[in-house]
Amino acid sequence: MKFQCVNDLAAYWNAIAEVSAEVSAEVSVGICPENMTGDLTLNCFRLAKPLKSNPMAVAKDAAEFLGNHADVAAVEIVKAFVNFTLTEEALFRDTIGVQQAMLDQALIAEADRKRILIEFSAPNTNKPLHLGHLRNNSLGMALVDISKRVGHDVIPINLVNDRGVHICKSMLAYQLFGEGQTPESTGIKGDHLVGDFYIKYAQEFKQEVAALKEAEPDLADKTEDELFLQTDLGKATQKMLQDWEDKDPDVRALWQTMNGWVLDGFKQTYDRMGVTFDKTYFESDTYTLGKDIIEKGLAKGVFYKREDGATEIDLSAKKLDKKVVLRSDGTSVYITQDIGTTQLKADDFSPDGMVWVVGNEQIYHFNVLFAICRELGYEWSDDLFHLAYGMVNLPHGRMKSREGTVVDADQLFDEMHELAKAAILERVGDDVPDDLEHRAEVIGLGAVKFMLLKVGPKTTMKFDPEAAIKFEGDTCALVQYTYARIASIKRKSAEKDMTAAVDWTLLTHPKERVLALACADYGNVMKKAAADHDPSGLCTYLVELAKAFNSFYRDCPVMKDGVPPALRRSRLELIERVQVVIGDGLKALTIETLESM
RNA sequence: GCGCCCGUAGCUCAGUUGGAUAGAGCAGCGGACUUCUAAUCCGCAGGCCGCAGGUUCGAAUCCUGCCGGGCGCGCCA
Repeated sequence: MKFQCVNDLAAYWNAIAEVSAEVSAEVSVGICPENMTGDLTLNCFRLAKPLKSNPMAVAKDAAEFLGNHADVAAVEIVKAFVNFTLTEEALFRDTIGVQQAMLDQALIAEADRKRILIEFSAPNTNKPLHLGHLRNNSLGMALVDISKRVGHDVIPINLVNDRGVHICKSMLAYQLFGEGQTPESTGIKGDHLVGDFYIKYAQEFKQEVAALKEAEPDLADKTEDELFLQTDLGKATQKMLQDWEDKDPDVRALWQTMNGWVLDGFKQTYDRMGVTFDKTYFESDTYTLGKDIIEKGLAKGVFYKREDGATEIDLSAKKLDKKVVLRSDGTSVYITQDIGTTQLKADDFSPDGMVWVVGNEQIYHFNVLFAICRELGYEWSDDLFHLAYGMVNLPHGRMKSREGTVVDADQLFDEMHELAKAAILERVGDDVPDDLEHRAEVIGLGAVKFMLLKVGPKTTMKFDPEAAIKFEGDTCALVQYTYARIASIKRKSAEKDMTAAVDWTLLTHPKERVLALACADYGNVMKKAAADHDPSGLCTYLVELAKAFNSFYRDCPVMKDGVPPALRRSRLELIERVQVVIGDGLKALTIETLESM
């Protein structure tokens, strides 16, 4: 928010010699709370220290200055808050007067713009995407677009987990029970087909473990993991993994085929959500990376060899304990790979910073990774960020694949699409729109994304399907609906004489002021979302802006008959700003808008 | 046992670089569609902000302790 009178106040203070530091009055200015009189409020408690004065004296000083300012219509001091009302002219000029200036408030200073690599999604190629992945993807994409919006150069990347025991499990089940099925022969989407065999594997394995425990009662207390290599299935899986690493042609061929199916399936889901990456890495290409870095670090003394031959780092000084980075047989562990891929990404893109969108169960892992990068002395090691998001639970608790309570991504999208379609049809009567399917898709998809984004990323959230199907309340539909409502008014303006000039002094209704002030706050909200790696504030903001508009809509006619031409023209200008902000905000959340709903 | 996260209205969640009388949606109750789209709006009701101390002009927010919940603490990924 840039208000002339506030700038002048800051300049006035900065001209006084006694101030301890540059006073940015801007940071202490906010929109006045609803129950107080005024447009803006200045918190003088905060300003007291830099001005080397006491809050009340600052408030008095500020009130006097603002009271004499041409832009200010009224001033009131409450405690050490200075609440002031702007003239119509100044208020609308400084908030929404110039559309581009309003939107540019979201840009950060050139000097602060960076090249940021954002890694998200990172799926396993053994089963289809579920609700948890959707939170990841929605957050990742929103973060990418929000970061771009404020001016960063952003590179979205994916790291596909396409090798390992879990991949071999679905491959083995396919080998045993697949009977040559393909996505084409069954009509089943590739990732789902492979996922079905992963489930099949789990069922077979469970049976085998049960049989084993039956035969040998002293194994009763053992876990499935512990018994893995005692089962035929487990042994076969282990062998397949070994064959894969030895590049056995048959195993590799099957792996290629099945991974291809899964990746085709993922692509469809990604396309539908609007997920794109500048670069996709495959773990099968990168999993051997990192060992040379460890060797070098060993020479530098960052790591040390234990008596048993394993290579380790001691991070206990950083409360992260000790961590093995190479096994005693010299092979890599998970963290080794991640060190290697991090280096690879840095080499490929030379970013200033990197972000990982990964669940909060890996907080420790990333703390260790970042600490190691720091120890190794990488110049980019100060700007690494793990966006650790919380789990998505269902009303009855956690999603559990073995209990079949996993919410499938594709299925959820289909359901939301159908529900949105039904909601549209219910409203339009016989007048079915040509773009019905498109509308249903935009509304359904937006609802899912918005629901996942409006909660703070760290929050372990509950996803209630019952609430999701209602396009009411604090939802994406409200925001999209508001956008469409404004579009409707704009269409109506075609029938009217709109030649009158915009005159802000005609906008005297309190709800018009609220709207303009809300628009002025947009830039701050966007910048905060980017800085905090948190889109939820933007969601909340858009809902509030939409509500402010709908409240205005009830009280202030725009294109209705009887509205004077100049007022009509000025109000149109105002609501166009609101629409632009909503559209821009939703776009940063990777959500589309509709001209009609 | 150690580490991290969380505890706010019946439910789901905002609000936490300390600021004014703690907010929204859902659910409940009552209103508003011959008038720019009622996916909306207006109103009512609903709170020892887990508990107890502390820091200060001021604490949901910061500190300490406790209680309750979640997640981590592999030569798995």
